[in-house]
Amino acid sequence: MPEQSPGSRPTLEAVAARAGVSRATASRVVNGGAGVRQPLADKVREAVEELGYVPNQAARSLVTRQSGAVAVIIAEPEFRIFSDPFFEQQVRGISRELTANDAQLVLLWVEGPGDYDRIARYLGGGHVDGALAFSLHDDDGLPALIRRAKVPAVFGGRPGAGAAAVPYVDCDNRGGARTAVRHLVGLGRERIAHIAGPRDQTSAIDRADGYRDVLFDADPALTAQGDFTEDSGARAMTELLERRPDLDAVFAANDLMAAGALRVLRARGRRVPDQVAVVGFDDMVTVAESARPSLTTVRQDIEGMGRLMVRLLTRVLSEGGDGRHVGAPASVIMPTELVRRASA
Amino acid sequence: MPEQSPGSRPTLEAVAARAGVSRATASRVVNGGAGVRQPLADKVREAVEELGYVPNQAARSLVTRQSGAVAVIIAEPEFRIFSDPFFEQQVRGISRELTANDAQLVLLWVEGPGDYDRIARYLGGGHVDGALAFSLHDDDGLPALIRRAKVPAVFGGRPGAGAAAVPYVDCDNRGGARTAVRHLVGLGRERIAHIAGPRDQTSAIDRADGYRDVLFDADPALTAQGDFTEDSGARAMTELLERRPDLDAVFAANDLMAAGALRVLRARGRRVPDQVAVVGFDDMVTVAESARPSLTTVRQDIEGMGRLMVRLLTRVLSEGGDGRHVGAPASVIMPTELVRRASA
DNA sequence: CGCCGCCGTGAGAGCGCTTTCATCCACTCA
DNA sequence: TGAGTGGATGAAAGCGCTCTCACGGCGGCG
Repeated sequence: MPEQSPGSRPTLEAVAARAGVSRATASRVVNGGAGVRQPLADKVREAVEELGYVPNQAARSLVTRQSGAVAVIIAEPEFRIFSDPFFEQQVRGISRELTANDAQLVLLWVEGPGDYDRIARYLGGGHVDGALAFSLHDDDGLPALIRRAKVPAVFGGRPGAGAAAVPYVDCDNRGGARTAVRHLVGLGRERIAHIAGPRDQTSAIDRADGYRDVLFDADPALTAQGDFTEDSGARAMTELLERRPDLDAVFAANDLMAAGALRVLRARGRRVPDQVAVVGFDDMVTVAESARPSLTTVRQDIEGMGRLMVRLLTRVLSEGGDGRHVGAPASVIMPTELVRRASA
Repeated sequence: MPEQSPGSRPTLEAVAARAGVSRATASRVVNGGAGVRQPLADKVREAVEELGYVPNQAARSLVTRQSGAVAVIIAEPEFRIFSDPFFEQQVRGISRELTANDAQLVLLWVEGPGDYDRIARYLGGGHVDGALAFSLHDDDGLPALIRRAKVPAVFGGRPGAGAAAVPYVDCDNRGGARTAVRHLVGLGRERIAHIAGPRDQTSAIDRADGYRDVLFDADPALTAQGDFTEDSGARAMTELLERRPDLDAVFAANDLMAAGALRVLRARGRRVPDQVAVVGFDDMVTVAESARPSLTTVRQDIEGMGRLMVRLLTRVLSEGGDGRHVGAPASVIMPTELVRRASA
């Protein structure tokens, strides 16, 4: 069935020969066909079809100096980053958009600072055209690493203040938090508590800022610290009830902590939302919908953020050439949306 | 700081010139240095160091016809495959082993049968040296797809019976199940129930087979069907208690279902393990350790399975040349281990 | 002492592609 | 009618690397 000896795929040369044109023309057609007359172009396309020609990416990369691949860098200070449903959606968005652009996704798993060298070398080696990275912690060395490697990159989530200025895509954590708190205010709540996320994650910081934007004079005792886990949410809730038994609403920095809070409120016999209204953040469907009562929360388009990361990177790539033009890279903040369910 | 004009990385030519040798010799050193005399080799290595030389993979691929990359194919019939902690560990193992082999991980996300064409073309295009895939369902088209693309591949998990014969890595589901059940027998239990997983997943089938290996004459009423979710485990447990209120042990096909069963047993006032002993499968730490009582279960080395997939693929690649030699590919079954905790 | 063989090295071909540059043709305009 | 124009095409030069092959020098053996 193969026209060639087994193992050897047809080359552009073969296509050109079959179509009766030069390699140059065949190449032009394969790459869009600009400047080739219709009948010739058709002949070439036909030959491509018949031979089942697929361009050799290596040869192409060699001359264009573009790999057609993008690295997705996963730093994993914590254990369970990868299996975060969040992350999954984001990577899916990235994957889809990359596919739409005929680019490949190379997964780079950073196993800690000791691994930075390897990653830097790889990135610097021109194996990928750009990188997409996720920065979760303030002290993450990733932004610096990527800057050093001089690879065009886009971050998912706003890197910490200490980090180098890099373009990123994030959702409007602060604005979303404001919406959530305003919603509670609109419900007539007057003693609105906040369960904050880890102090070293920008998303948590921004959400807390949003809370304070609306309730700038809130009693500090109305804020408790959590770490984005359900248990920490429960602990924080317990603490809050002790400090301010009169609270009538809680805005938790994520759904998991909101679920923990809900558990404690139920155990203490506080009716939700009658006595205490609860709002979460993220709209993690599995958590928010199965919570009792179902959770009012702030939704973000996570897959969309992934796609946007790719688009932004694509733009940086086409603009800056090979990373030489380091103009002010525009970051993108995506809007959020309040999803009303039963808890508030 | 760069010795070249910005953007142009040093070539092997430059290294050779600096070391005062020919390109051929430089190449030999870079690729292991066999057949080059010590002093010369040292000079070359020095030049590499000084210039910060990194081989151009595209050029190398062009001549060696090897990409140095391996595709990891994720078919996602269900929604949440990727965020399965299981999967995460396996991919981590793969990533680590690939890194150790200086190979890259290209992530291919299959968006359903409509996407098969694209994947087949990609795989057939010689962009990767081999593929690692995960087959979860009996009717999965992936094995056939990969066979058609003629790419050396290794599967994670035994593909269904309908699938083409492909090498795979799996844990000893059947043997692990036997161990679990024998453990219950050893505890003196006489009416041991089984909560089975989905009928179309080979792992679930094998575990059920293991149960029957030991208890070949068990009452069919002692087996209930679940789907690997916690809720299904709870439902199955309820059913079992209705059918055989006298049961004194349960072997669930995974930890999640065991947790569901535990919940129901507690609600019904059955003491675990006194009245009913429970054993799970997988040793998903977050589930098994936080269950009340903590879960006795069967552990598998998931990361190890990932690494093994890579090793197996590497072997296939080095043996079979470019997939021409399609000898009987040996699959690997990894041992399991019973982890005793409180529930049995 | 001379020949053979082997090891270490360098010259150079060529992997498959893109892209410049020259060429050629069909027109248009003076 | 002939020079000028511009677009379509082909020839060929590499991109950076590996690897074959030829070559030269050296040691061992007859």
